Amino acid sequence: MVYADHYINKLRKSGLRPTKQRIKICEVLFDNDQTFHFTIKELVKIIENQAKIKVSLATVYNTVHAFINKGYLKEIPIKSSVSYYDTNTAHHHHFFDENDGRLIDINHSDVGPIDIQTKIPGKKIKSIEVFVKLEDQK
Amino acid sequence: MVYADHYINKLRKSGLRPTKQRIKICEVLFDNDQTFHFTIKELVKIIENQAKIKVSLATVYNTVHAFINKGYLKEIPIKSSVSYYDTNTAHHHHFFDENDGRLIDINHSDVGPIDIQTKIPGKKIKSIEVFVKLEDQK
DNA sequence: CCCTTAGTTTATAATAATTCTAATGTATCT
DNA sequence: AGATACATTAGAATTATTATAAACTAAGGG
Ligand SMILES: [Mn+2]
Ligand SMILES: [Mn+2]
Ligand SMILES: [Zn+2]
Ligand SMILES: [Zn+2]
Repeated sequence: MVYADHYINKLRKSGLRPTKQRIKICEVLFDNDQTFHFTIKELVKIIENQAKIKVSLATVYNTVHAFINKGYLKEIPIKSSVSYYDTNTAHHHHFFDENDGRLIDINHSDVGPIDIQTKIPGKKIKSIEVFVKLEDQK
Repeated sequence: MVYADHYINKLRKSGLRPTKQRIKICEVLFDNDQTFHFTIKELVKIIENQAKIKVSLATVYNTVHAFINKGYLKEIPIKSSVSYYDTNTAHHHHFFDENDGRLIDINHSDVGPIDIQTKIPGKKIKSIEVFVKLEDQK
């Protein structure tokens, strides 16, 4: 549990004004033991449940985008119909359980070095992400 | 270059009636030396350019979905705003050049074995895909 | 403090990809 | 040829996301 002051400072340092909407979204996103993955729809629901204040849908979108730009969230393109976001911004990988559409983190350290033997002229590797699809064990 | 008869047989064997729309889409998708990636919008454009016949947008969507179900196409979730499809259905990986939004195949054999040290109880690995983001070399 | 201003929130409209509907058309089987 | 299940189509509906523009507010200077 972190006090709102912490988020106020964090927002100010990022050049974002600490509005009550943003502070509440920070609490919802970052006041957790665990990082997690979410869609905008899910985030709106969490805010509705936890918060006394109302936050408009537009502000939820705006804030998520602002936080992505600042590096506080990552977008995970796993389904093309809806955007998934991740509060874990460390370099890591994912299981994806297609049965229930759930993403599960794989620590970077739990994946061996990845050896890519193809080169693209004029380009260099910016990041490597592994997606592991799961199915029920027979 | 393959004759239409080939696709007629392929469609029939799949339980899909060989309509002139589906045959034309087969030609556009599979009559190539190289596999490729495409969006629905791009596919519609290719069809418009190559084909004498008109194919409705609904049929393009229907056919792409039918072909995915039959395993003749794969969906590549790389952007959440639009679906990318792949005529390469072999197990392989991808570079993604964020500058121009282009996908480039990486042969399965060009990626070393991937060692995942995390286990999820009751689940087993169905597939492993690697996405490598590219940036311009300094 | 009070103003000013730039940044923010918000309701609502607009956009765009995709899916649905239901009428018309056609491949296939008898 | 006739019956029928499957397929195509135009257009409407849906849904996630973005844009708009008016009202609101945090921040900084006086
Ligand atoms: Mn993640
Ligand atoms: Mn591919
Ligand atoms: Zn994650
Ligand atoms: Zn590919």
